[in-house]
Amino acid sequence: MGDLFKALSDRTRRAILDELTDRDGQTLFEICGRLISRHGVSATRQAISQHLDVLESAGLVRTERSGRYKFHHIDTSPLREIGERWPQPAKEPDK
Amino acid sequence: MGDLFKALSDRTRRAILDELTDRDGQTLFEICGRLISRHGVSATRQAISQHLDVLESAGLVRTERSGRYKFHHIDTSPLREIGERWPQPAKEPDK
DNA sequence: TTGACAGGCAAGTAGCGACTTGCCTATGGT
DNA sequence: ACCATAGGCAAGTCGCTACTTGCCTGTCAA
Repeated sequence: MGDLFKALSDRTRRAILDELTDRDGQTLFEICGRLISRHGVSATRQAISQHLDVLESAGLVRTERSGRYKFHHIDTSPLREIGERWPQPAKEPDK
Repeated sequence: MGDLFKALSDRTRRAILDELTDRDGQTLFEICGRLISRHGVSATRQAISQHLDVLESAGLVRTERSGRYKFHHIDTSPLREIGERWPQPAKEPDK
């Protein structure tokens, strides 16, 4: 089981999460293409694949295999831990 | 201006935030002592000082100088960005 | 069956980041 | 004035991590 915060500490991995937020359930090759064309991220397939492994072991991405395709789904629930660990002081209504 | 996620990616820095959550407004030396005795973190003063710089440049810590003391205050407001960037699907009541 | 496509594995490289080491500045007490 | 205390600066070391490179496995269509 990997480290949630380590997973979030990389620009490219955050771009992957952005991309999956925009369109969930993409394959590795789709993610590669859209990262380049829409996020200005240049990276090889292998690099992205490794990033996806990190995200998956942090619980931020779940995968689902179907034939020769592997679909990637974002799971934001681990992020809840962050807000719980360092609580926000209740936002004061402007007076 | 530093990187919020990079700042959170280190165990020791997260322990510092925990410590400031527990008792806000500590000096560098106080933080050093309490990290060792209460969080099992062994680190030199210089290491902690550098961590505090990272946290400050990420906006997670504000400092206030008074004489030869420098007090450190936690500021959790940058964390809000995280929840906004990757929104939680509204928690479904179990059906 | 053959080839194209989707993905996986593993070793090597290079740069960044955490930490150390040694010395310096500044404030306050006596 | 002197010294102890609180903190700062900067160069150097070392390990981790992102990325590359090269090759391999598995699926599907013709």
